[in-house]
This record gives sequence, structure tokens and C-alpha cells, in this order.
Amino acid sequence: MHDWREFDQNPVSHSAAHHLVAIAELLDAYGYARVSDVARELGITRGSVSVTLKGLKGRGLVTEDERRFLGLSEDGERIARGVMAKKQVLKALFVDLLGVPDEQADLDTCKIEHLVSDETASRASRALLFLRSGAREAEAFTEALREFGRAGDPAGFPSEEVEELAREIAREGEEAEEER
Amino acid sequence: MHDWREFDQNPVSHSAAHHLVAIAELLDAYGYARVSDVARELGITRGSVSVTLKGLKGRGLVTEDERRFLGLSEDGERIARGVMAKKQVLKALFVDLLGVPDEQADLDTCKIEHLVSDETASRASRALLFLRSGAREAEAFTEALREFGRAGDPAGFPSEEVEELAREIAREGEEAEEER
DNA sequence: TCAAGTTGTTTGGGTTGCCAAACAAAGCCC
DNA sequence: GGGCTTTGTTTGGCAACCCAAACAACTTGA
Repeated sequence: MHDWREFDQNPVSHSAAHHLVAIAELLDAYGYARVSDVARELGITRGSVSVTLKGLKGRGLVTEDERRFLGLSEDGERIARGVMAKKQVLKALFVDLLGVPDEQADLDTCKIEHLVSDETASRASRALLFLRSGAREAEAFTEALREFGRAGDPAGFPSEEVEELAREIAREGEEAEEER
Repeated sequence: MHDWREFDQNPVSHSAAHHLVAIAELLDAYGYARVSDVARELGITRGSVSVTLKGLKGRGLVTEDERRFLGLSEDGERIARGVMAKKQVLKALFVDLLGVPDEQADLDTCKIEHLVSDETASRASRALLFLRSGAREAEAFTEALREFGRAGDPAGFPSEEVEELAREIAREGEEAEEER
């Protein structure tokens, strides 16, 4: 079993990731970003942003010019774009493939965007590209899945059916474990 | 835009969720769970577990008998089972549908298991059940997706192709925004 | 130009969650 | 029975984050 605390062993924390993304989005939208703008975007105080960005500047992810306008270093830009891309890809996959309502998909992906590995994000991207390629198999699959979903039980999570599924998966996992 | 800090607005924190799951797994595996067992399972000190569980007992999620054996209340059990089911469903989906390597899927789902909404988990379950139903469309889809994946660019994440995809999704999102 | 608002920083406080270390209380072995 | 280990708790520290409040250094508008 892995150390479950790999959680906070990421290159950037959840908080830091959001600071970087906020700067990138502000730069995209308005062409500039200041401490106050970031604070407004994130819904926290200027003081908190000021302190956090001090750390990110120290780590070479965020830059600041003489007029206090913020920018992203190459590394910072890369991290921000990566997190943003992960969020968009995952959200689109949740909505288009799984049929999750837009609003809910947004909430979920916002929480997990910075935690998903590049590997998984990359695979998700492939699936999404395939889904959008208009391939016959993709169309047929989503169509059939919708139909399957409508026929399924409307109970909450986890329903009895899902509990059973989970137990089944767990059993399979144990068997695979034993084979080693 | 949502408050990104919905993150920590969950019924239980990441840490608490893992404590509950650890107790459930220990009970499943050995029939009992004590503070030390939980600590070993989570890879943290007994002191930390002792303090955390004091809180969870206070919130009525964890019980303790006169011989210091831990248990889960109905609520605690429900939360633990929910988190475990989410992890298994998501991991299986990542592996079976997206083609993520088992090990990596484990790491990823471990980080996000307690953050995914019931709604999304439920949809993911439907997709997984469909995938395992042996339906023709499901077989054809995974087959074609594998083929599509092999043909794709082997670059890291985010590749130029994925960046382009992300920009495209972002544009669609903005258009949907404007229509309101 | 000068009062009023905006901006960024600093400081003290609070929360969560971890550790290390020190203990007391059982449990176990000979 | 007397050591030795295991167990659970408590305590003091530390690191991330957040806030509120107080400041100084700007802009800016009439």
C-alpha cells in the first residue's frame, strides 16, 4: 500500500496551484494581474495572497515587475497551464462521457485538477480526443451508455448495486495481489 | 466561478476519511482495530491517531469499547464504505476505460477518492457497469480507443495537441457562458 | 492640491494535522 | 514477581493556510 500522504507531496500545493492558475487567467483575460486581483479571484484576503506569492516568487514561479504587476516564470506558466488543461480535460470527460451535469463536473474537477498525474491526464486526453473524433465506436458507446444509465437504479451513492460492484473489484484486486 | 476552497468543506477531511477507511479495512481483514493498528496502516504516529480519533469519536463516527477496540458508527461506516467504493470505481474506470497503468491509477485515485461527489461517482459506476456488461458497444469502444491511443503522440502532458484541445474546450465554455 | 480610496505588506491569531518525547497502564515472558 | 514490550495519551513544536487589522505608499478625482 502506498503512503496515502503522497497527497501533499506534489510540486505545488492545492493553494499554490490555484494562485498560479489565477494569475494565468487574469493575464489571459485582462493582460495584467496584481495581488489584489488574485485575492479577488480566489476570494481570500490580500494579506494571504501577498504571503503566498512571496513564497512562489522565492521558488521562481512568479515574477513581479517594478510596477507590482505579476507574471509567471516559464516553470510557473507550465504548471498553471498543466493544471488548467487537466481541469478542462477531466471536466469535459466527466460531462461528455459519464454524463455528469456541467455544474457538478466543475465542482469536482476543481477539487482534483492539481492531484491527477500527467499519465492519467494524458490518457484522459486521448479518450476525449477519440470521443470528439466522431468515430463510429465513440458515438455508439455514448449512445448505449446513456440508454444503460436510464435503465439503471436511481438510488443514491453508493447503491447496493455499486456496493456489490466495489466488493467484486476488491476481490479481483486481492487475487491479483496473491498471484505475485 | 465557485469558491475553490469547497475543497475543505467536505463532511470529513482527507485525513479523517483515511482514518475511517483504515478502521474499516482493519475490521474487514483482522476483525479488530486499535489505535496502533490504524497508525501502522496510515504510516503516522500513535499520538497523531489518538488525537484525530478523539475528534471522530466526538463527532460520533468512531466508537471504542472498554477494551480499547475501535469500531465505526453507522455514519462512520457509511462514509468509509462510500470513500472505498469511490476509490475502487474510479480506479477501475481509469484502468479499464482509460488504460492507465494499475499502479498509477492507484496513486491517483488515492488522492481524489474522498473529493469526488456522489453524483460523479454514481455516473462513473454506471459507466463501469456498462463496460463490464459485455455490451457490444463497450467492447468496440475500448478496442477502438486502444487503437487510437497507440496512434497518438507519445509526448508528455500537456502535449501541444492537448493544449489545443484545452483551448478549444475553454472557448466552448466561454460561448456557453455568454449565451446566458 | 489634497482628501479619499486603493494597494501591498506586516503582524498577531486561529485551525488542521503531523512529529517527537515523555508517561502511565497493561500485557507477557521467564 | 520483576523486567520488557506494547499500547494509548498528553505535551510542546512546527508547517501550511487562512483572517482581521493596522500601516505606509501609491493613485485619483473634484
